[in-house]
Amino acid sequence: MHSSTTENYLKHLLLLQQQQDDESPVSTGKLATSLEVTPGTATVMVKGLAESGLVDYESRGGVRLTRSGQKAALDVLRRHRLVELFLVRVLGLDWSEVHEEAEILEHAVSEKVLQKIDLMLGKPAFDPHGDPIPDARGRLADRRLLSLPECKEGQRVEVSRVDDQSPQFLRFAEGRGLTPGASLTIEAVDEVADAVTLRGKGGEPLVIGFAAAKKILVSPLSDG
Amino acid sequence: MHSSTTENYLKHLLLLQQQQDDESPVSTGKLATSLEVTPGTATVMVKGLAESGLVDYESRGGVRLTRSGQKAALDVLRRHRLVELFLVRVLGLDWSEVHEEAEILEHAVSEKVLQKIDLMLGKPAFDPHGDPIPDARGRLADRRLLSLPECKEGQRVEVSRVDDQSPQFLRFAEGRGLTPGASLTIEAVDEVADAVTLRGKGGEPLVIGFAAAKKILVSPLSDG
DNA sequence: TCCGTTATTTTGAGTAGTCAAAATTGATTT
DNA sequence: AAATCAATTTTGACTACTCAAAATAACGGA
Repeated sequence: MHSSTTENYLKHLLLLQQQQDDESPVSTGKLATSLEVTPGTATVMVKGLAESGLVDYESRGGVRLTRSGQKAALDVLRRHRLVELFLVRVLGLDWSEVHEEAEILEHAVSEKVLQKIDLMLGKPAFDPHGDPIPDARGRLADRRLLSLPECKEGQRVEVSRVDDQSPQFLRFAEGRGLTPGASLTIEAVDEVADAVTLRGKGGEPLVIGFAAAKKILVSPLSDG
Repeated sequence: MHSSTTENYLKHLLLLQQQQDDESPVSTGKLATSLEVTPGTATVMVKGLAESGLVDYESRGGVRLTRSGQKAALDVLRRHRLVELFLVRVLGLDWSEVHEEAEILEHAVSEKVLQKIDLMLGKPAFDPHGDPIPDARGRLADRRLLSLPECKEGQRVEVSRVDDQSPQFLRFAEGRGLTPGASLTIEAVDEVADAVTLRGKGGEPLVIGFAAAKKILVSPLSDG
């Protein structure tokens, strides 16, 4: 069994890799920032992970998960996201607060408990924020999603994923009806104004900046 | 927030105190045994707990929880036992396996999550083994229970608590119908044979040794 | 090519928790 | 009172993780 610390290093590494092209190595500096430790700490730890065969690492060459490291990382991610969904669906916590809870619980739930949760939720493929949940074998459902600024004006879309774990942003999104499952019409995408205008079910138009709009990922709706 | 280690020291201390008269101090040696650490380790740690005001300690005089230590310990115990009940009732784990799970989860569940669990279970007073769950303010329901060897022959009783957390014993008890809520008639209590004979609902008599019988705690049934 | 900037690594030190083994204490026996 | 024994405490060392600060490497520009 890996320590919580090790699990966190692997998880952050996986997310950073996915954020990049998933192919090129992650710099120890990026990793350190992501984990909120000093660069030196990350370097030292990464050497240990390499010793354990969880990552490939060459001095000043960045870090990459090995196959075994990736497997372990996917397992942590699976625990994190299943726990999030469980907290929302079964315990009724708000989606804006479950990320923090899951940060701790992900290191504490056993395989046995996780299986019960998985079954109870019907082997779900996505967590409350629309992030994909790795299945028991570590496979991720993949969807080609558009971010709002990528949409065409007039397009009808459904919110599929909200890519920001901060409670503030999640509460904002919820307040505006921008939660997974909601349908929207893109009224305008204005590069110059740095803004996207939407219309939801309710009818009242909503204008949000590009930075926020980029975090809302949607699937096109076969307009009907 | 206390570390998992500290929480474990406090919890074991509380249980050892309850096991004794609850008044006299616990020796560092007993504590060490209970926690499965070496005596020296326990001594060092206890000094730290005393520094933090969680225990009273004098060299070679044993340890006792202060009021604040006791509060913290009861909180850990509450988390442990609520989690146990939750795992049995909501996730459907077997009562023989929840103790181990709770040993880890008790350090990971937040107050927020705990409150949801507490509510969902209806603010229960006892865990799956019949152990009392401290309420939110740390108060324990107290019941005067008899152990099987203390019962009179012919007495009708109800199993209220099974005082052994080992999966083996719990599976044995479950297999014999000796779970909280079951009613029994005491057929014989034989000091010399070191055995107690019972008859359950089913009718077939059951003989168990004193050591095992002491772990089964019962309430007398107003015979009707 | 040399210089300066920036990222990265190394080093020394600190905290929390642990063990093994030696030293101490207190109690018991003689 | 002295010797012995068991429990307890002290000590030195180790692991895992962390930071601060110094050393090193890499890269781009003059």
